[in-house]
Amino acid sequence: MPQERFYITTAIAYPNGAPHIGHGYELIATDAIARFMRLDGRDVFFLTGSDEHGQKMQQTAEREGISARELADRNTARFREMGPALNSSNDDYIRTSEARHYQTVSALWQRMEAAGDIYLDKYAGWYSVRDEAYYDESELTLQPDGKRLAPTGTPVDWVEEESYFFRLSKYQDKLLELYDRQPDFVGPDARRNEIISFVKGGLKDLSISRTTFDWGIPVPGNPKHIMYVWVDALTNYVTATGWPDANHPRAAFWPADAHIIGKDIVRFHAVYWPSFLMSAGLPLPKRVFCHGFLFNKGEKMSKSVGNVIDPFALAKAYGIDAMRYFFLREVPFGQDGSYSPEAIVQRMNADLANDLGNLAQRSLSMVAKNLDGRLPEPGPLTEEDAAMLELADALLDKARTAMADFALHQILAQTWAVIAEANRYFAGNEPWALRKTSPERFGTVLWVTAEVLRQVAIITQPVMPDSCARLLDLLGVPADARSFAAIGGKARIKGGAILPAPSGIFPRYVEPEASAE
RNA sequence: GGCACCGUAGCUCAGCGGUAGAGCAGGGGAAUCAUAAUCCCUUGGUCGGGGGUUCAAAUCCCUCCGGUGCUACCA
Repeated sequence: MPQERFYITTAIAYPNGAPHIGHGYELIATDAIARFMRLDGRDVFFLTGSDEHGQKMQQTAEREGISARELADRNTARFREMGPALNSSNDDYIRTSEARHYQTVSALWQRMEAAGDIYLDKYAGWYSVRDEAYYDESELTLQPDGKRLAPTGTPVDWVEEESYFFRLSKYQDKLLELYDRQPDFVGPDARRNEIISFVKGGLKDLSISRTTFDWGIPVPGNPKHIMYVWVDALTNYVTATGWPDANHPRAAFWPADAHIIGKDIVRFHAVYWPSFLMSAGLPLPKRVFCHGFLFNKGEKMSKSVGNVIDPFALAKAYGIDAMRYFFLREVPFGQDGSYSPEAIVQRMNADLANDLGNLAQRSLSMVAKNLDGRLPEPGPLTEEDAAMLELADALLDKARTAMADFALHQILAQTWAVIAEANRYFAGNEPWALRKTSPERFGTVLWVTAEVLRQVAIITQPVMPDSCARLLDLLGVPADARSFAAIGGKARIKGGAILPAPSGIFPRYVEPEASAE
């Protein structure tokens, strides 16, 4: 049976500055989904990258006295580094400034043009360079000095230029049909409803080229124009599969299974993108799923307030896995979330160090100290043992169900419910007493605990790859027995194996100041 | 202005017609294998206000207040 393919993407970042925690969060979440699917047997292609063209990049570069490409190279390097810094397993990193992208975008444009969906006209209006957007007169506020400001507070200029347009209006009904036929095309539901009501409100044709700057992909046949942001940026998802080269090694990955994006760009992904693809005669991605925004102690992060969180610093301060766990456990995926140092320490200590780490440590050190490191073979299982194992076995199906909605937080909540039960099981059986009174029960309780830990560690790998790998090492689980095929009750941890000496995996976090002296 | 969504224990949230729930935080106890980690018990809410439907409403309807999102408009 051929392996089922799974293609997932993050949005590509605009590298007009340094990456912030929002970029990191999107990458972590998408990575966890990608890893989950790999462990569940899919042939996964996970893509992230950067969107490097546009007037803003060009202007920033001019201000700094470098070329746009130099600026893109410099800033993209920083975004790229975020991958290893957060332990992202992306299979490719695409840059819209790459030659492969020029080829794909040009081909897509020509297809849309051949379909009769692109025409040349004139665009006139108030334009904000900083927002890269036109605004209606009515949206602007007039300043005392006669200048006009966009709703975002950025200055606008009156611009008239020749522009190519895409016949978005033509796709209104087809889009509504799509949302209807494929209810999970846009998620979560709140976003879907917004999109439907937006499309029902009527669609205007879309300006898709510019002549006022040249840092971008030229329009085929009319290089005076360069393509405007969305045709260029969105197409990256197709570029990475090599289209239009049908023989490209990744050709079979299109259409993508999921685009994971921020809620601010849902319209472009759920309205424009499927329209472009329908026009070009390409299959549509299966799902577009929006995550929420992260707030710093409930406050919006912004450069001017100075409360922007640096993902690199966070990973360094708390550890990559703890940081990944925190965001994926604390924030219901799809909703906004809040970050605070107190909250992350609370999660680290309560969930990781106390609940999971301590359970592993107390059980494995019993094996080490009393059994010469040999994991016991279980004796006959009591009802209680069986019930404990059943809870762990049920985890995989629950996780798959939750993953159907990308409900990463639920997977973790369910997993930690099993860990809580395992702590009750362990405390209730008092293996430290059984050690003297009933060696066989002692061994069985330790074996059951180890088996639960094994399943928990396997299923938590997508969120905390390194820590779980270390836990599986301590449990003596071979590297080729760590996929989801090995859990859910189909296999058990092997008794009799000699385990390595246990060591703490999830350290308790103590504030550096407090431990300084 | 229109259309959604939300307002439940100190905090984060679940429940969405049938005697108020979870996790964390707070309080008390047990245990001592373990990262002072665990386990048990427990304090705590007139479910935003008011009105209605119903034998019965956190749950349905109306209205008001507060918050959020999307969208439109400024004559």
